[in-house]
Amino acid sequence: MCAFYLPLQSNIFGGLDESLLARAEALAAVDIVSPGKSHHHHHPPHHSPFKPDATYHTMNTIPCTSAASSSSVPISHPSALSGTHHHHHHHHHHHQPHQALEGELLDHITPGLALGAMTGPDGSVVSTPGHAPHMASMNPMHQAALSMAHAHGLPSHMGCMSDVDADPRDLEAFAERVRQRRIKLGVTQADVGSALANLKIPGVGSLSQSTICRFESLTLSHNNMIALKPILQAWLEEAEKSHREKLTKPELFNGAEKKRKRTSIAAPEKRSLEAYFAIQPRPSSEKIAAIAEKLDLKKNVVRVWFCNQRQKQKRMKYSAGI
DNA sequence: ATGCATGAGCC
DNA sequence: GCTCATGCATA
Repeated sequence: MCAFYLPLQSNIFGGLDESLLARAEALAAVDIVSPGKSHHHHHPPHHSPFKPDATYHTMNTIPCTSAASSSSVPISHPSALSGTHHHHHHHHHHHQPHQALEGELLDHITPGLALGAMTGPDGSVVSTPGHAPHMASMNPMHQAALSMAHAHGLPSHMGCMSDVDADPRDLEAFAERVRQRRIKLGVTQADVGSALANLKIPGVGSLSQSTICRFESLTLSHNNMIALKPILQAWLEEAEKSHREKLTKPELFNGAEKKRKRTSIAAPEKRSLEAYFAIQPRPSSEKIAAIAEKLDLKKNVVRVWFCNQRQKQKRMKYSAGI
């Protein structure tokens, strides 16, 4: 929908230069109406006149708010791919706006590094997320048990099927089931999240409303979906049982004083960032710093924005066409 | 429902 | 410093 053309200029090196940034911003200036929703004039609640970052990480010096911090007892990760082989790296490549142009720009922007970003290198990058994060003090079963989870085509007929099938289609159906059952049972996503802790599944604590929401809407990575499915399935069963028994446990977690502030990046800045991202999804530290300065944002904010942007690209939904 | 952030683990 | 799974805060 948008065709760009950039008169690439010469120089640029040593990190970044105004020209490139200016170009990106120029691009950003062009209004790109997204297909889903036409764009409305929205301006964030507060575009700080001076510093768009109203983020005071309220460095809560609180040592630990009992349950709050401890609740971070996530589940172990399946991360299907270690020993054997990963069979699913068909992922996305859903964006290639203007290759030629990108090449040029990239060439300029990174004189020494030929980062193809999306084309070549990308392929090699995907399908290697295998690691088990968050397990602060978890059980010793790291990523072994749940590893391989390929349903080779036969979903069932064994008495004890674990259910770790990785079909996006099944996942989609399952997610929908969870949502419908949840609503039917009259519980919120947050309820589900906290209820998970009651399942007493080793290594499984509670999850946030966010995560439940993302699971239902399939806006999680494939691996993440796979990892969470069994847990949500367990909840489903438990919830229905409880419902039958008319038993409801009052679940709750404490409310400590945590006041993290969320930075709100104003629309113009955001558009610029998106433009930069289209050109170079993985800017170097120097570039990030430059962009940050240019947009008058904190460098870390910019860095995190890029990280999140990359992560977003990898989410499920219509990413892989099985 | 999502945006920005944190943190573990890997490099 | 990046990726990933997650979460708090918010629109």
